[in-house]
Amino acid sequence: MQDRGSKVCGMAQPVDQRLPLHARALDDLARRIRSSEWPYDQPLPAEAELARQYDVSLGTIRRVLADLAGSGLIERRQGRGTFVRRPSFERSLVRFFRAGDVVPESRILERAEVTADPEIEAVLGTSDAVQLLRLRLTAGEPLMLEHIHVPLPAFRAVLETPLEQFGDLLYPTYEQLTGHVVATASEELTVIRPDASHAALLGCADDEPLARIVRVARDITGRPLEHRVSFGIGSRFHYRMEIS
Amino acid sequence: MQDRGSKVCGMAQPVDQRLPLHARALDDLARRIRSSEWPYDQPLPAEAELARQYDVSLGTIRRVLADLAGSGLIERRQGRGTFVRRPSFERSLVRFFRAGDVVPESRILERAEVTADPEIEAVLGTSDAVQLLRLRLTAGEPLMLEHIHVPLPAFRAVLETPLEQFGDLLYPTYEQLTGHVVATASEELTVIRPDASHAALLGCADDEPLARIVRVARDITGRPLEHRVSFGIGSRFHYRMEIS
DNA sequence: TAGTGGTCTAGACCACAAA
DNA sequence: TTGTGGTCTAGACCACTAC
Repeated sequence: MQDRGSKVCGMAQPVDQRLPLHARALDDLARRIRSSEWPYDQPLPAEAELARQYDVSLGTIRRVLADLAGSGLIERRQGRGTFVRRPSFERSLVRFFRAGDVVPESRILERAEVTADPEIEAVLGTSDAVQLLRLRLTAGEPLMLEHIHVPLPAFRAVLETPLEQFGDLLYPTYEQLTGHVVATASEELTVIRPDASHAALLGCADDEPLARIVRVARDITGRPLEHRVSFGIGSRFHYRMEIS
Repeated sequence: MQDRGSKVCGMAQPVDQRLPLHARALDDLARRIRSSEWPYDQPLPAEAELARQYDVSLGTIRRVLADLAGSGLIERRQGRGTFVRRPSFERSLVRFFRAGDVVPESRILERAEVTADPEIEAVLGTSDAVQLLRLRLTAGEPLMLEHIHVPLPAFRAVLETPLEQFGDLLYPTYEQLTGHVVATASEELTVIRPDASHAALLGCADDEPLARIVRVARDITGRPLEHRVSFGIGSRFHYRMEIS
């Protein structure tokens, strides 16, 4: 019987010794991943090395890695290694506006340094922000209107870079300009009546219902990177899910 | 080396022999579960017995069972056994109407034997159906209006049983009256303008947007049990999800 | 007490990818 | 060729549940 209780084995935080080995290793590995110990393009240590670090067998560390892969935190590729996973926005609510499986065109209508509303300040942790007003279109037709706030000073490049250098997708643009990578997001959908200004910009009828989606995007450490409110034309929204 | 290729080992269907053992066992076990081989209240064979049936080691069959538990098809309880899992409707879209964490009251306004629309007939596999018109309320206030169709003759009891015996939840009622158990469902949400009749029954303004949710519920074999269209008051709908 | 699933180990061999 | 993850096995011991 090995004595793990009194042994230094790589854990940076005290853990409940009553927990199974795999649970302790899982908690610690997840913490290390979330503390950005490994960049997205560098592999984690190999199974054998991790087994040594946590003083467990290969089978146990393999279970831990399988669990982390199942929860979406890492990706494993045979022959190459284990990598921290970038998020996929396939299930994002905004993907359910009928856009014919293409990335909608993106047009930034306004950009300014602003003092953010208290609600947005509470999320971003600062009232100093860049505001973007952005219209998304498919085949030249307006689909969605977005009010976006990103925090300063971290995102100063978003304020100062010429808009021509922005792509149709903002998150790769953020990464390129600021180095910050969106890892998670939460989204909330509500259904609202349109107001006149939205209807005008979206070019839709005054009584066309809108889907309002509030998204908060964060990096892997949980730090907020973006507050976004999207107003989409209701009749083009079509959300589908399975229950089981 | 054992010779599995020429051995009868419980597989009822031919499987690709190039697949790993765990994949073949998983496919076959999932098929057996979906063919209702085990009732919800009876355990599957123990790990050791399944390992014998599929001629694999305990470790391999444990991996298969862990995968099936992860995908939600089975539940494992230490000391008791492995059971086919009933579905949870926690993530259902209709749960996202503000109802204060209680089951909304249910009022069946109409019940009749009908010839279903072609669209509903295509789903249910028959045009002979029972139609229910059902209002759901919280604190006496209308929340949602539902057009429900269930197939005949399987659901004749739903047509003939006194409505007083119906509970606020339909699926347990179906199970009690007909023995059919809902195992999966698909849901689709769209945003629509209200029409006068909906607004009247829901007691809301004429320009209040509605969330329209179409649900098809099926048993574990995939047989359709119910077609349901729910119209909910848009301003009370609030859907939240996480992306990672 | 018997039987279930849960934890953990040690080790063999295979498939894939990069240098 | 080397190192990675993927598959599979055999077996020990523990924890929980029912009888």
